[in-house]
Amino acid sequence: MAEDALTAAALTLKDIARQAGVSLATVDRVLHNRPGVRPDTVRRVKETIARNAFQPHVAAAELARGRARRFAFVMPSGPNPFMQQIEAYLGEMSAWLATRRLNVEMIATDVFDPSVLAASLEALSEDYDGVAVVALDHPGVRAAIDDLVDAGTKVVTLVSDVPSSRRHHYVGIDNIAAGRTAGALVGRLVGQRSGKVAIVAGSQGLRDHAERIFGFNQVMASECPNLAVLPVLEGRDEDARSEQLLARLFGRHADIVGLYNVGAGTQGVANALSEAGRDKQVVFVAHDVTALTRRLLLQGVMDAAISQNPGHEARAAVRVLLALARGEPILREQEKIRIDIVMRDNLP
Amino acid sequence: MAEDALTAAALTLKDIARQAGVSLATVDRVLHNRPGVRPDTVRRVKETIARNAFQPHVAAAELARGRARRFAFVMPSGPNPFMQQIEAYLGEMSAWLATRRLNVEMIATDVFDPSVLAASLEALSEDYDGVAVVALDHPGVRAAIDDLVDAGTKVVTLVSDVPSSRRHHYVGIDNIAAGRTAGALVGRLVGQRSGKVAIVAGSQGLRDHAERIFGFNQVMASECPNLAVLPVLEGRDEDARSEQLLARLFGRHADIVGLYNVGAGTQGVANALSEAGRDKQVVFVAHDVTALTRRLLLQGVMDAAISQNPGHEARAAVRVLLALARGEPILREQEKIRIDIVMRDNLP
DNA sequence: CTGTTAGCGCCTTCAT
DNA sequence: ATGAAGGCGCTAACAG
Repeated sequence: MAEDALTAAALTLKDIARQAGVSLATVDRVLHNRPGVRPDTVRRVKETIARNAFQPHVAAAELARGRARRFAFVMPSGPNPFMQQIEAYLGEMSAWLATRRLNVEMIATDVFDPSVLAASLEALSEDYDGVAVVALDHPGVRAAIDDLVDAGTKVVTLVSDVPSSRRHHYVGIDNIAAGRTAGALVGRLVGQRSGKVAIVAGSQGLRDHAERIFGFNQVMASECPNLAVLPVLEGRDEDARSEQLLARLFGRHADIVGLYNVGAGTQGVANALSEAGRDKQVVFVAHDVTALTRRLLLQGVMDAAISQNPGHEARAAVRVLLALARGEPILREQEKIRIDIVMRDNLP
Repeated sequence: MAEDALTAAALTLKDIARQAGVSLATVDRVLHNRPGVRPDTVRRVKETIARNAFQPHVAAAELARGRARRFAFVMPSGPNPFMQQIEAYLGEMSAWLATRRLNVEMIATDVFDPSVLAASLEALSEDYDGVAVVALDHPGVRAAIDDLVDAGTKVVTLVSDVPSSRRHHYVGIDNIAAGRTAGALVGRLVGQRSGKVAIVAGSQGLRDHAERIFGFNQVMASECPNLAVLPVLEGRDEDARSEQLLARLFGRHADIVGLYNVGAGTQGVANALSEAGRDKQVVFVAHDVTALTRRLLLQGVMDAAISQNPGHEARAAVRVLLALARGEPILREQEKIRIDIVMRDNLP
């Protein structure tokens, strides 16, 4: 029955101050890399901090600050169910946020119009300690993000990244791997049969959609010689349009055995499938677990959903912003968003 | 550009006290259901608290307590890689724990011997604010857990539950659903082919193994008429024994198309599969993502792993114990452990 | 450059 | 049954 404490005793700032032969305030300055301390004093203090593996008490720090922290979430204004889920989960955190004196505000904007999005971001600069943004990857947006960062605001991209910006963190999945996963599932579930595979996307101009398609095609090319991928249909994430395009495709190809819906518009895709009377023979994989995809999985119309946990994304974004604001380390493993494969029996 | 604050202004205990016409101390007593307050005073104070949706500041509370909290993790003493992963993730949290003045201690014990486990638990009673335990479902263990609960200690079962006890929370997966998921995967990946399916378990006496087998068989019976399930092999979670048993089975049945390893001993199972020269034809599903299963997935020997995220389980256990100790609500959605399907392309 | 001091909001004795 | 008062460990003015 071995015992093993994972944490050490609890020193305080005052202990460090005494040990280093300086005042409380000086230790505080060093701890936060504030100016106005002689270099060798800095060194001496840092040394005592390190030697004692001193960890300031977050609760005390938080209390002493007084001022509450403000975070903004900049989200798409449209009726996107996935985004609504994220907002709902943020809402569920309200008690948690309140007891920590954290303020989270939602700012709806047209994230698909780069200039509008950039303007929304620029407008935030002074008012927030941190910003989470579902971002379009565009030079104007990148510049706006970098301006925020320069102003000292912590910035996290959410769901959709702008890798070329200087954002502090990205909370979302690797979309190429997600596409690969979708491809592997379609390939494995189709099995020995040969035939054609259809892809419906919102637009190939969207970074995440393009990446998913790329990953999907990688797997098709390298591992599914029995499958021929048809040209991508662009349904603009709209049900009606996706349904039309797909219905026409079904009319032209009798041997479609696999179907991958990259973005939204899943209802339309499912309609086309049912109306063609092929919902049982075609392997159908789409993204995200919503009320709709849950139903389709249970009905056996959809075979698998590739999903990113919206609750996790909401909470991870808040926690990362908070850690950044406090200067705490980020638990990367905890905040990483996984690619979930959801089938009927492991529906969350 | 609509704005919508998710949190309200920040009142303090003092504000409530003034509004209710009592002193700070009385509000504090009511807030924590402490005795020594007249019933109608209680009512009046509770009302003011509710009316203002007052939320005490956790940081202030934590600071004022002074005393650090102590949690114990009672884990199996053997060299189980999955448990070692949980311990490793707890280790990674040490900085996070330290800044919150939380103490987590590991206590290794023989969790498979009910009397030893019960004794270990009883020994903890006075010393800890919370206990997380990988528990065997046995009357003696149940009693020990209930004793802890009666003593005011918060108790969380981890990975393996004791549903009949009064533990405050279970952090782990639904093993029946996990078995169903495994079954569905084997069924879907085998496809049209017909043949036999082998199951290797540690022991059918272990609750989690029995539940997984039950779920697996459910799916086989109802949805895979083309597959015949062979009697369960009991490998005691040991590589050598599992390999032997399985090798013999392969000798007797030439038409095995599916294989489900319910517990540990995956190395042995994989060996038997390779040596029989069937690793490419047999659909092989096992549990957990370890160095080994990762390799087997990449090699194409394993087709899917059913997994529970050990890092998430470690952190969820700590967070739940902390929330219980503080009397905060638990974010059920956050702490729920999902059944992950991991294939080559979504390896974490 | 460095030190002193007054809180932050809550919990906890100790009085009343 | 209730109230008053002194911290908890850190931050942020303000002095020196």
